[in-house]
Amino acid sequence: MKLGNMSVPGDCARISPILSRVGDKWATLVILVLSEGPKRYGVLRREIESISQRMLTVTLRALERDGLVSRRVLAEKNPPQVEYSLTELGESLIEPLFALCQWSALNVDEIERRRAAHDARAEGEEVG
Amino acid sequence: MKLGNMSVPGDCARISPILSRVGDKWATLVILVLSEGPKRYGVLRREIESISQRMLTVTLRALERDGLVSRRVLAEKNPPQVEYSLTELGESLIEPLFALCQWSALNVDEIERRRAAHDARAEGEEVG
DNA sequence: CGGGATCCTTTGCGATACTG
DNA sequence: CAGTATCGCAAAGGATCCCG
Repeated sequence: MKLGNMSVPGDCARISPILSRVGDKWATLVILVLSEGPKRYGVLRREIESISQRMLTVTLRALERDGLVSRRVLAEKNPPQVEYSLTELGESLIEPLFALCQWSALNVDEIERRRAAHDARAEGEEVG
Repeated sequence: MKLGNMSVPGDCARISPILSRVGDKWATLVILVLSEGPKRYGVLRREIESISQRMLTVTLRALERDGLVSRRVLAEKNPPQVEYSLTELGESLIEPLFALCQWSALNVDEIERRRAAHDARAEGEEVG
């Protein structure tokens, strides 16, 4: 495999930490939701129903640290308002991320079928 | 966001488990390495240096279960030989996965710079 | 060689409570 | 509203030993 001047497995040590970030379930979801535009903390929390407030904060901090997301304080005092948005770097990620999501959306049924079939087969072998 | 007839966050509950699989660090690396062609267990282990034999086995089983990888026993007896390869479904994944890797390869330096800058700033605030 | 089984440490993450 | 801090369980994953 060639990735520019990189190769797998040669430099997979270098890109795998980035893939960990990009591949992180919560980070992915946050980026996807923010691809619709800037959103406030509470909105993010409500739109990603399954996320806990702890993980949302942790994820946002990590994404901010990597320069993928930026944080703006709209109102310092009560009620405080904080808005999150994608940076340019973050926006450059949404295209390849969308591609992956589209693949997922397209193949989720197929994968679930295969999984069920595989499990059924395995159970049959147990008995026989 | 629109993904065919899906939307985030509406159906993110359905695609996020798939993203978990696809985004999984080990699974991703295995698929990338297998994109070069069928490989035997030991070869995979050597090419993905950082992986433990336990995680390689676990990952291969999971990918096989989802129908992304197929397992062929070449020689039953000693020494046993087992070959792993991508299924068609698995191969259909490498294009979007490559795109993501290329993004990673392209932006790993930038991200590391931003991370370092962010950490330096945070340390300065601690003191000041 | 290609694993399976077991142990044990580390990490992820939810729940809860508190704050400006 | 937008977090921070702490606790504690459950899952991830490395190390090691064993086997056909």
